Amino acid sequence: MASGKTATTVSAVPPPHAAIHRAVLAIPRGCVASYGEVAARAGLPGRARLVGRVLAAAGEAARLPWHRVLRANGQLAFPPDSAAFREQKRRLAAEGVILRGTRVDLGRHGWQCNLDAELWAP
DNA sequence: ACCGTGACGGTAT
DNA sequence: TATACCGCCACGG
Repeated sequence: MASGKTATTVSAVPPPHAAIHRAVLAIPRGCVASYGEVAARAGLPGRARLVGRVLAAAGEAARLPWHRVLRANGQLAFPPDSAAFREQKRRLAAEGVILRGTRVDLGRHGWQCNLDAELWAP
């Protein structure tokens, strides 16, 4: 580092948001994943909150399947009376993911649910 | 620089 | 199953 710039160690870690985008894109259609799962899969264990921030910052223009990301307990992360909540619920329903009460059945729609469906299918 | 907030999560009660 | 607590950390005031 010739110039007196802040060294920052040459190898710098890959931008967190990039890995997160990749992890979200990897969630199969009709399936869901928790913020924590996405974080872990992005190589950022324990950074669930960051996933939320990144998704919010990404916005619609990013074309990410953000609706497939929910809380670890199966609930949507938005207030039930918010527009965002309704939109997410609508998008999930369009993929066959329905809310059982206030939450999604993770056992049925969890990560890689398509594989499970294949095992159970006739 | 301190502090509250939040698209969260794991554990204990 | 539901609450309570605490850890986490980027941001904004």
